Amino acid sequence: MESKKLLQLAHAACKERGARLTAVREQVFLLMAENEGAIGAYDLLDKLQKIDPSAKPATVYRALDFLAKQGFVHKIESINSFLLCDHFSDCHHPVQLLICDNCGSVEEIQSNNLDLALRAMADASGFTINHQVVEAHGKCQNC
Amino acid sequence: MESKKLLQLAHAACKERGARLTAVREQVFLLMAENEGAIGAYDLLDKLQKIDPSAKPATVYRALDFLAKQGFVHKIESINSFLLCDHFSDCHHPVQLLICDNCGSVEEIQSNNLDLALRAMADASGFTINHQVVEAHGKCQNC
DNA sequence: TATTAGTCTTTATAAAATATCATAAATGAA
DNA sequence: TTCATTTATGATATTTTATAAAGACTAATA
Ligand SMILES: [Zn+2]
Ligand SMILES: [Zn+2]
Ligand SMILES: [Zn+2]
Ligand SMILES: [Zn+2]
Repeated sequence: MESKKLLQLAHAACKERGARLTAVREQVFLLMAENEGAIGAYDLLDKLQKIDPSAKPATVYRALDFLAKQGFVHKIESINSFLLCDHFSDCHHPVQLLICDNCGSVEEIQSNNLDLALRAMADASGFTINHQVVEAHGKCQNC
Repeated sequence: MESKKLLQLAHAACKERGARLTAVREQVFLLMAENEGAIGAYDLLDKLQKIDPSAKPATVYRALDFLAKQGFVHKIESINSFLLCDHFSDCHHPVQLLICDNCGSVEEIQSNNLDLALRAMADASGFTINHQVVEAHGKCQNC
């Protein structure tokens, strides 16, 4: 199972960083890993409640917060959902997404030029970037 | 008054396009134009209700939808707020924003390189972009 | 073991956005 | 003008998304 391998990687990364990948967080990580593509917090909660019926919105949001801080998960601002990172070994990379409005698929891309162009513009305005949201909407190859 | 001039431009643009800038829409446009920086839908509703106490959330959201479609207003996905466009004569330009997390100021920038880099990456994946969300968070020059 | 920082549970609420359906206004064709 | 069609609004309710607050618990460490 792919998701088990990912979980191992996550455990290793957390150990290295002294971060605590607790049972709830692990469970949410697995659900994210098993899920194809992006998922909303409340849909994720539904899945979690099948395993732990006492789970509440805060349970999921806290776990997602943690996973996002570790760089395992990205929040997609424009569709209020969450996505397992394609390459979370490199934990704080700039996030650039292609979101198909037809089929809902999300592809994570990596363009240095894009990052550089954005930083160049920011510099020109004396602006220091901490975090960037780059989400392109449109139609994917399959659609 | 700057906002009155902007309103005239908006009226002209709508006339040209056969779009109906109705009383509510005009009022919301003016409130946006008079407002410094970005504003949330419900804060805008508060302002609107001082003029028209019967205004409801849907009133504001519908007006904002219209204004956004005309390119007069941009939605900022990462902070759930709205901003009058800096240069709405060019109505469907790519939107690129620098958002200060300290003082809340938002600067609209225009980088062709950024747009090109994003399109290049999308092309490489066979993806066709309809709409792009580019929002950089960090610290502005003043902060 | 005692301290401490972090995490979890629960309950409640806030914030953001949309659905629905009835009514009204504008537009365009006859 | 009149009628039909489209478009916009008003009003009510609800859905969806996200956070606050307070106390109990847990793991790490010293
Ligand atoms: Zn990633
Ligand atoms: Zn698609
Ligand atoms: Zn603009
Ligand atoms: Zn600032």
